Amino acid sequence: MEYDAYIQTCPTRMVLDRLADKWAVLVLGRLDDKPVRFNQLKREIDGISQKVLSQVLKKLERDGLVSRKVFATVPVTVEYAITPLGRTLSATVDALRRWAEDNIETVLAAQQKYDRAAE
Amino acid sequence: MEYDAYIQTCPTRMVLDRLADKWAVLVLGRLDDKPVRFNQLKREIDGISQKVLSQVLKKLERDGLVSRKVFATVPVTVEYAITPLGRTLSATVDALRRWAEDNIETVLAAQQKYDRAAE
DNA sequence: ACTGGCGGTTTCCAGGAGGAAACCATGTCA
DNA sequence: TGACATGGTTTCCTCCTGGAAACCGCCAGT
Repeated sequence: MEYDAYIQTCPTRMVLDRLADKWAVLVLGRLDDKPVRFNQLKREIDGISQKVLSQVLKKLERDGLVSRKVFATVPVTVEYAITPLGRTLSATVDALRRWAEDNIETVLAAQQKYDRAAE
Repeated sequence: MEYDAYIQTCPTRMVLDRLADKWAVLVLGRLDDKPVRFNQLKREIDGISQKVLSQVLKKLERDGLVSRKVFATVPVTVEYAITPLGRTLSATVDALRRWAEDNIETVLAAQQKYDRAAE
């Protein structure tokens, strides 16, 4: 019953490693609004490769954060949706993305100051 | 003024990539309570190597999230502390770690179910 | 007949991440 | 004199990540 991400062997560490991932944050952020199809996700998440997207989705599905639904249309439609468990997380990962967007200018300024001081 | 982490070239993407990192989350979580010295951090964050810890700290310092203070003791003491900017972020990254600790059992159960279904 | 979209998997390959361990200066204690 | 601690840097080496591109079946439109 003692879970602590600061202990190397704790399974929490593995989960944290999966969530603390740029792509996972972006995927969960997109799915939070509504279910999205594979290629739609690929188009919306600029710069992600097909392989990485399918890997991330598979891992998120395995962790129970995302569900996969196949429609027998033609061509086959596959829709990814956030699960109730994933929804308990989405606010947090979204806050991370929003922090980055809100504070990017401050961070860039800090970087420039740091780089100037190093010269 | 249009920052969007979903665009590949947006600087937000780089910041997100830095924050969405297992080690950064753990370091910021430790510094949130109080300033900590280098070797103390190394001891508390089980499994991190000296090299990686110093790299993470340097990047966080460059981004203005962590400050470094050197004391002329013997041997030299170096204390890392969270900055006001870092403090605006710490609640979020801490929430991520806490989510992992709180939901690990649900995630592990989902993984087992997924793996059984795949056989 | 051929192109294109969907939703992938697989292969190849280059580059980076990260662990281990050596090395550094300094000083202190035994 | 030699081991130990502090706070690193640097080198070496290996494993993994992740991008590019080919390939897959299926069908619709031109």
